Amino acid sequence: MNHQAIFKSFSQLTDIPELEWHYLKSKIKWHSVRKGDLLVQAGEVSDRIYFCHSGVFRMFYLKEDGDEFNKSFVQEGQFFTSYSSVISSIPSYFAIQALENAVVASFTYKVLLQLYERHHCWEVVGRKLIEQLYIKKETRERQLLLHSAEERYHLFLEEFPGLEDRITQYHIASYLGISPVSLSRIRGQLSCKSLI
Amino acid sequence: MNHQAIFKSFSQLTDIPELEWHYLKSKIKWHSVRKGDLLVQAGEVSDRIYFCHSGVFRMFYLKEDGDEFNKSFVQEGQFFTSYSSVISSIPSYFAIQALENAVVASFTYKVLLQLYERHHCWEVVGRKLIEQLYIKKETRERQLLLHSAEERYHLFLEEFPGLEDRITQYHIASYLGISPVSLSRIRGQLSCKSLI
DNA sequence: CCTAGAGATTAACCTATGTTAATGATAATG
DNA sequence: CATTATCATTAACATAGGTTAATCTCTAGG
Repeated sequence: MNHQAIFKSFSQLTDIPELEWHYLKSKIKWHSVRKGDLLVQAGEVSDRIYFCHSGVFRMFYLKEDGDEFNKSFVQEGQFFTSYSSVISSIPSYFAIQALENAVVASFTYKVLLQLYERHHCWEVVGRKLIEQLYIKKETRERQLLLHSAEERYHLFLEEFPGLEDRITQYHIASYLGISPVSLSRIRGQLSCKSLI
Repeated sequence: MNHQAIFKSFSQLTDIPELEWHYLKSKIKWHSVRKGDLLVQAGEVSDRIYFCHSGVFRMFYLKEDGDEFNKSFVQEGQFFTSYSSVISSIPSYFAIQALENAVVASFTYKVLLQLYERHHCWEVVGRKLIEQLYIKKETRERQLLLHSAEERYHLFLEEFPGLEDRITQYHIASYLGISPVSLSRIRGQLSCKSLI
């Protein structure tokens, strides 16, 4: 399997010595995932960090009454994981599901902790990755608090370009925190406006 | 000034050698802040990490139309900062304001970066602090997506015990993402229910 | 003790979004 | 080609929460 995309993502954060990269490479597992498969189930402790090589994933909460809320999407070239489950060994609050057939790479948190002890560069990688996750979360919180459903739809289009054609409106609406019907109304209004 | 509370908070995360702690202590500044004062202004780049010794702070977004949204509160014994502003040197999206007269300690991000280079323990501290912030953000996002205004009010009472008597309903409502009038309605319904 | 001001409550009305259900469009399958 | 399944749209109605404004309560100052 081709490790180059992962190496590129890591080495954008800090310099990784050849020897260190070689070690990590030996610990990476590759998985093929089919559309609909769950990589992480809600309520289950997860211990792996994933890298999306191809495909689209969603991370979603499931309410007791069956309602789902998409918290985020993952596209090619991104790391993803149920971070709080992994670092605290607690059951994941959310599930991760493939919305297309996909290929992912992964390594365990145990390996990451070993890396931290092996070489300083991995501490930098770990810190910067979590910093990026934090900034994403903060952005998301700001969007939910400050913006209307219609504004959030535009922000979604900017943040996940092209994704609106790969996933259904059900999933977009669930990300925006509104019903698919409501999203359809918003889209309807938009296309009217653009006719004027 | 008394550094003990800060030391305790740090050393819960990992062992800090005496020499390292001594160095950090020399870099810490103390500030007295009066009720209403802004520690960080929206649109301004911030470079300090704060520790709340006494008092209550709010972190809030300001919309163009003057609407405010409280994103979080800080009470005694907590670290706080405009993290994305500090690490990326970008203008802070939100402001930090004292809701009571307060005393805080602070050090700069530059000092934190020096610490990272000095000793491995600080990388652990930095990573664990940001991990905690991340988990808080994730919790908040889950609350905003999954719960009704009434449920979020109960979650607020659990998460910030005692705070409901220190701040006005305006600030609580702004945290919940509803109007003060709506919060009053929720509280009204609750006290009716408890009479039955 | 009286008054002014801040905050909380309550009521009346309005709007955005949810829910349900019917209808349309499109693509996959026998 | 006809059929079915899936997704999107639209309409009708219900409800949560927003807005405004009047009223109430409490506290601090004069």
